[in-house]
Amino acid sequence: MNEITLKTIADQLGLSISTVSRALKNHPDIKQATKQKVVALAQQLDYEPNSLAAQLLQRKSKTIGVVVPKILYPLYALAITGIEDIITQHGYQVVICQTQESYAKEVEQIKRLLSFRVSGIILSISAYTTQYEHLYKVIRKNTPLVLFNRDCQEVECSKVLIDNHKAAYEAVRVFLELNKNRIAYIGGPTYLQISQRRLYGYQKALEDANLDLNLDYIKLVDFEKQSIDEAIHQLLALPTPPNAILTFSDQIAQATIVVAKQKGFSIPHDLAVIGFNNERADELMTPTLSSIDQPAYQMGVCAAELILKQLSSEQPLSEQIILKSTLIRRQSA
Amino acid sequence: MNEITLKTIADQLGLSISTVSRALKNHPDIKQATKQKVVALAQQLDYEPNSLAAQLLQRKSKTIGVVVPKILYPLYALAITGIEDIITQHGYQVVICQTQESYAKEVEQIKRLLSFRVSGIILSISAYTTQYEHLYKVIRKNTPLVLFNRDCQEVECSKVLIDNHKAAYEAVRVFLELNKNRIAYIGGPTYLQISQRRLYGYQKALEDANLDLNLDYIKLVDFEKQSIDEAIHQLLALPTPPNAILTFSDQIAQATIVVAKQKGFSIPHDLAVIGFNNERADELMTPTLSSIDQPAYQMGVCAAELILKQLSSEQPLSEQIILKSTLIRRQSA
DNA sequence: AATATTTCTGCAAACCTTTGCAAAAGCGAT
DNA sequence: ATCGCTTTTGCAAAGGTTTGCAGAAATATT
Repeated sequence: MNEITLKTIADQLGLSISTVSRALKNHPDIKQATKQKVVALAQQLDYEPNSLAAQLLQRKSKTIGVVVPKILYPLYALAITGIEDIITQHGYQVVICQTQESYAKEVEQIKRLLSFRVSGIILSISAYTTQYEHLYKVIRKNTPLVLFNRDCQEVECSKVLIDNHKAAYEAVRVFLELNKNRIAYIGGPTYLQISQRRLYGYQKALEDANLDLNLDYIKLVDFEKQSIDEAIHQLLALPTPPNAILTFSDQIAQATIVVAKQKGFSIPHDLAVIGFNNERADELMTPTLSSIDQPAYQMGVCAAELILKQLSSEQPLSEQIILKSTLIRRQSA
Repeated sequence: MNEITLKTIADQLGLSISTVSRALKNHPDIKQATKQKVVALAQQLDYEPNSLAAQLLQRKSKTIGVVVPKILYPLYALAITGIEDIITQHGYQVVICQTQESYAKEVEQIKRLLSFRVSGIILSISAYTTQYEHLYKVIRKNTPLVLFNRDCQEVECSKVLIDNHKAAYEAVRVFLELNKNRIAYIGGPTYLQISQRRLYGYQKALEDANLDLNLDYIKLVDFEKQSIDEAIHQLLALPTPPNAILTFSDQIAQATIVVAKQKGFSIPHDLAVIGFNNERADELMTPTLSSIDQPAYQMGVCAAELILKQLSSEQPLSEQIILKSTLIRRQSA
């Protein structure tokens, strides 16, 4: 079976390709009768326009590439929905890519999007991305770029972020109000700048409360289960274990609660816990988990709006939107 | 800034376009010295091949479209990862699309993939899809199609499914072993065939145990929170409420447990619960939730393999793979 | 030095669509 | 019939790449 093209239709009706093209696009120049004939035959033949050809000709694809670490993380799944809702309203399409937190895959996906000549790229960098040449390239090619959720100061472009410093600061404040004085932090990889930012917020809050920084109370983990468990065990096995823990993610916070309960800690009495992300499971656990809610959908919406703004502007913009997170207090703190 | 093309490089080096093309592809016909010059300049200019043009010419895109209801559902996020792992190993790319359970969006996404001339489509239909013309069109166009997770008997193509009938049957058997005799089922929309299949499994198990079918104990819901809560309340408010509930998803099961606990039911003593999907939250709840684990990643792997098989075969195949689910027993049953 | 052989490069067509411009067709008025 | 006008259609170029084949250049053979 051969590909059905405009030519197939044109030949069969004794028309020219251009007439058929215009007829299908409902161009006013074409006679009604002709249009009807063309449309009818197109339908009968299952004609589907070849957008590769169209996009090649128009040198733009009306497509926005979205690159995230893992769609399995609800934050990204929600953000993508926000992006899609806005983007499609404006006649663009979305291509979703995941990097599985791999730098190599990130480079590859970006390359692929560029070679598809997408109109713009919305990206949340992988945890292991420490070189940015692939992003500089995007910018050099004048392809609009918006970073979201995970910051990267080395790259100048529009960004949508959460007030991570403040969020961590406030979480520590909550612990202090509960008279917790041995506050620990389990953070993500150091080269992840939002992890740093939360760490600073944590440190600042301690400092402002005139508490000494205890380095034993700071653990940095990657996102593997093993590394998380190790950190939790180390903390809880300290001669003077913490009586409050702020964690980089709910996943870590949940694991912390499970382990702490096993070890006989009473929560929040012996140990208070606050996580990040406000996942659905937080409400279901016993005790329920306090967590910092990040406006994931809204982040997607903003990122999409920034990309659209940039698409309709001539010079490159680099606007920054900082969204507010909300500490949801539940039983664990 | 103009687009950098092969011509840009060719002109600058005094070569022809074809030589440059071959040089970049490391074609053996091209002299080493030439290759080096070309590659160097390409790099310097940030040349990125235009895959629209390449794919147009070769009439195939080496791309597989994947369409799922929502990537927010962990089952789909995991399945997609399985698909990607296999597909990319074979030099193909994946385009992810979600339909948000909307029939209209499903039609649109399929159309978009066809117009992109993807090599194949892997699909899990939306809960509200009851017409299949868009899928017949895919088949008519000889585009390989694989359905997964959600069946659709009206469409003949390769499929990867779970043994839903058996899974539900076995869950009811567990209830029976616990001497539960008032077993309810909260299912998904009727037009979702896997929901039907689970219902039949449930009914068959009751029948085989010589228990009468009580229609009050069967509720069908859509996936909205409101409809789920309504069903749960109705069941628990019955004069003789059930003492065991099988639900279509863990989300429903979790909500059931929360409500039941509020109403003073002791679980599993007064009410046993089994859900579907084995989500991460199941282990964190109190009581922990028994659930039927579906091999999501494996489903993706199989779907990918079926698509690849079909891509390398001439005639259309319609192979069916039924994967085994596993009932994970926890406290709730 | 001329021929045969190998190595390397270029021409041109093809993929399918869109669109400016020219040309044809239709038609009413003279 | 002829002109002028409007309506409708077709021509051809452009977009960037790949690839079979022919041709040029370089090298080897006589």
